[in-house]
Amino acid sequence: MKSVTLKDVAKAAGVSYATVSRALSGSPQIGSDTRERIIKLCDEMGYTTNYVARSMVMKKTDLIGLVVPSIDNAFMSELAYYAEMSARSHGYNVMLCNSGPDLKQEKTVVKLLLGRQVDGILIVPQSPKTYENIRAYTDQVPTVFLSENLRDQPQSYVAVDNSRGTYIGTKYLYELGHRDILYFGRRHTTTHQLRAEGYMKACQELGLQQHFVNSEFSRSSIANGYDMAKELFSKPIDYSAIFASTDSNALGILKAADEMHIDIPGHLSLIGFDNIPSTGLPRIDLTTIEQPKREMAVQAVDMLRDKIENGTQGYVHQILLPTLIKRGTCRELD
Amino acid sequence: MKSVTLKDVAKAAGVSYATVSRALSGSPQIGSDTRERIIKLCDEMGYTTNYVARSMVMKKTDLIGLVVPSIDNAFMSELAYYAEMSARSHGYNVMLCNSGPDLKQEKTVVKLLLGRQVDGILIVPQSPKTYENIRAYTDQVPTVFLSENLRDQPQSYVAVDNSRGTYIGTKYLYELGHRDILYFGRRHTTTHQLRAEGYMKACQELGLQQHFVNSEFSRSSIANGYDMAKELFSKPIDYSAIFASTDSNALGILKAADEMHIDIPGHLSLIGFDNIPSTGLPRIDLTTIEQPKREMAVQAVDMLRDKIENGTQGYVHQILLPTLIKRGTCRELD
DNA sequence: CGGAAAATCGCAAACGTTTCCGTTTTATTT
DNA sequence: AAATAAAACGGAAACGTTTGCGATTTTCCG
Repeated sequence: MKSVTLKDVAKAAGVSYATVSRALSGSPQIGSDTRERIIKLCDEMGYTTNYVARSMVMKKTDLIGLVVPSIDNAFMSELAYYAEMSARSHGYNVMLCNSGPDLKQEKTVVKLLLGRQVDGILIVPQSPKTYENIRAYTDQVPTVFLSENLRDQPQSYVAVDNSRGTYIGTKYLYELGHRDILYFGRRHTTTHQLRAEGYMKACQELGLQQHFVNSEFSRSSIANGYDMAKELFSKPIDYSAIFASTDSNALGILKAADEMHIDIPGHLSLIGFDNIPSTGLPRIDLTTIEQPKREMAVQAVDMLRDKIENGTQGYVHQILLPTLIKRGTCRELD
Repeated sequence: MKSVTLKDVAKAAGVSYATVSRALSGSPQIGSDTRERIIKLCDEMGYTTNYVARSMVMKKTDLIGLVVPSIDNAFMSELAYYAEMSARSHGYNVMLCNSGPDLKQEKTVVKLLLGRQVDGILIVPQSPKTYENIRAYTDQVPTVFLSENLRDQPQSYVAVDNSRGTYIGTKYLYELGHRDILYFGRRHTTTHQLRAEGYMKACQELGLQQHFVNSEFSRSSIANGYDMAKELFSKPIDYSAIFASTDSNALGILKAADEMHIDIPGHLSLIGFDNIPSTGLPRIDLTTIEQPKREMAVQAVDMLRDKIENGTQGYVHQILLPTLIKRGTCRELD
């Protein structure tokens, strides 16, 4: 369990450990012959530089903290995958923290990450309150928010153009012949507010009447969508399509519809938002709006690296374009 | 960006920084009055202990490395979720690394983790070769393998009783009246070898003939199962049920069956393995064998903590029990 | 061949903690 | 009240690295 240090290889090589350090770091002020000899020796002795000692003097850990409500979520785990890959390719390692459902834990992990001296923090907020919640720390360490719109907040973030997503989705339904489209979702976050707005804008342009179903539930899950849809379908159906604000909700709707023998897409078209992996499954085949997760993650770490390495102040709002994924739950009306 | 150190609050409190350190760590050799005064002061000044400096002297980072082939995978992200939560509740943070598809990268990240001085490593292997691949490092740092059986290898791991999983699944199909059950899957890892064995054992006990479909594909994905099933269904079907060695494969089979108008469960029953979240989705509703992911993750970090904190040598193989999840893809034969 | 510039390399400080050990102060006992 | 024990605190080393600066050696040119 005892690892070999610089001092050890210095002794073995008969030089000072400063020389070894310089040889490894490629300093020009070292003879190329001794350098090769030292490098070979390091390899033989199995030396790996101690990053915590290194971080201590460099005042830089090459560590970024990744905070997600729960990695156990298809959308976030995909973001995390690309974020970690991209970060590592640039020499950073990521510390993963689940912030869970409550703000207290979110604050706790951010504090923890600060103690760990991370160079930056990438956070997908668990609620719109996150911004206030961790405000005290965001000026102590470079931070970028991921996937959630902050609108006018003085914080850097990358997110998709949510408004545009629902806009193009609504337009698509219109082109399919739908004239009565129900918007199914909440507006508890800026993101969801924007999604609702995109739908409203499209309706206005196209001269469509707007139908809404809101919910007071605190989580947008399958179970949630199911419960809401059950109630919804017990009343007369005066619309031919549903725009669900999240894929999870759409999946819940699908379940309720199946149980109540409402044929999707036969009698009712359905479109979701997010393009989570499940939507592409056989028998599901849900038409939806894709968030470019890979691009989002990569841009976010690029943004963070810029803050870290160039000390870039200020903030930037990076808005990416969503795309329509046509699948099997939307039918052309005749 | 400049954080406050021990020295700073020591100066402000008019004591030595040794005293501050002791006050924070709850050392008994400090006056309760000065302790309170110092703690209050730390709070006011916003002091947080620098973990990298602390790690340096303590020779312990309270960090565990989590290596997964790709966090972008429902099964692994669920494991990761519970592992991180459990680890943090015991004072550890986790560094996440995707090892990707190739062994070289897996070795690279493990080496990296060692440089980071992690106290232990939790790894879900990407292939049976992983053991050999990182053997050089596993005696330098406590390591436990997760989710993959290593059989007789001198390494600690926690995994499900894969053999038992297929055994009970096969028995269940038998009780439903099925007499010709096709086993669909590979045996490229010990885990999958064991799954095949469980099926074989059940068949022997029940006096059933064994049917196999193997594959030479290197990844067990939906697409893979789909391709294999397409070919399979083009030939005469002389079995009434399929046991897919993974849920992913089962999903691929489902897709192929739908396309070729083979009714599941009407004409063919299907059972999977893993109980990944997608299987519980509406319209999918796949009968499967559950791996207790939460328990696996928690046990794995407990095991790792034991090695770290008590210096436990040797190795332990922790085998957990799988359970049958009855859903809608298996029909009782009349 | 002498001397100066260039090329190598070593010394030691610094990073922010924890903890051993010694010193000072306070409390207790005789 | 003096001696002794206990309690409270400070000094300083140590963890393993990077790097500025000085010291030493080599090289090179006139």
